[in-house]
Amino acid sequence: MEGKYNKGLNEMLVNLFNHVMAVESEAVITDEYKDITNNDMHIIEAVGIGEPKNMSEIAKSLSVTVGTLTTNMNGLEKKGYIVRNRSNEDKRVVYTTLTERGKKAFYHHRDFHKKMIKAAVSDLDDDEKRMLYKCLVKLDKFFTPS
Amino acid sequence: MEGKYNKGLNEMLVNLFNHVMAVESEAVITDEYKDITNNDMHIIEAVGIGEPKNMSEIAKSLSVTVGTLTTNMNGLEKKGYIVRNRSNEDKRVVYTTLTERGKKAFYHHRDFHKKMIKAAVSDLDDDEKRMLYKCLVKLDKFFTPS
DNA sequence: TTCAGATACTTTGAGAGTCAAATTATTTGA
DNA sequence: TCAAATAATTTGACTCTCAAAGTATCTGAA
Repeated sequence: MEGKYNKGLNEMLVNLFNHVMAVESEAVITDEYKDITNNDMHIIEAVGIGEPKNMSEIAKSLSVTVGTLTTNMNGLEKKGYIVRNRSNEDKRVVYTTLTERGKKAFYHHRDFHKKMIKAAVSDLDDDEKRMLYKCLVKLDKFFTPS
Repeated sequence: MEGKYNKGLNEMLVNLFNHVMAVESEAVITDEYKDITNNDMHIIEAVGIGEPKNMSEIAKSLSVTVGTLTTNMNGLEKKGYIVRNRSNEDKRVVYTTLTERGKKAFYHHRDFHKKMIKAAVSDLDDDEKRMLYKCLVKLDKFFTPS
């Protein structure tokens, strides 16, 4: 029955999209982190805790211009969540890393996400989880800009 | 193996979320509708084509304050996408409905969504579609404010 | 080697979206 | 009846965004 789930999926996605941001803003920005916005938190997430990334890479992963990211970073730097370092090999390049405060916020955010996903998939068995994962890989391929 | 897929799922969902937003912004605002923003389009979607809704109801469904919605509606009214009518039963209440132009935009947006979903799930088999649907129902329950 | 063009980032200016708080109009209920 | 509650609007301030202009640095062809 092709199309049987399309309408349901459509509605479901619209609902999800309308609610996710609101829930996340509320849950992630607690008293401890009320000097930063939900947007700031997503930037912190994009900076991450692995290898330092430069401005262009981070901007691309967030789908914003580098100019926009610069102004965002100015705020986060002033508030002590990130530090900037110019590359030695190429002095045009700026690497951004999280401060201790930034890392704490990163983990706080990641924990929320983990709990959220855990709750969402809590009554799926392993086979179902595997299938969902496969599904999402396919969907992601469809939506990822080439 | 509890947790095995949580990290992958988490990343996948975050990626999906970001990419879908980006795809949608680009695709929905065509030449014909370049006088309105993606945000405007979501408001038009929330106004809908069914029974007229008042400002409070629409604001709630969009998770914004009524004040914010008022300013959004001012713009959409000026551009001819919606009309406002005060209720006869309670003159404090304002009902908003789409004009013909607004309805055209509504259908344009809905068609895009349908095509997007159809394409996205096109290489999922029926089991996978069922599973995805089931998971989205759970996610939706998790996110929908009670 | 040199310097014009490319590249990486920052700054600036303007517009859109948001909220909280103050305001207006209307309704409700003690 | 009228004080309090309710629905919507207006206002002022802030954040996020982009495009375009500016700064510093690097690259490669002459």
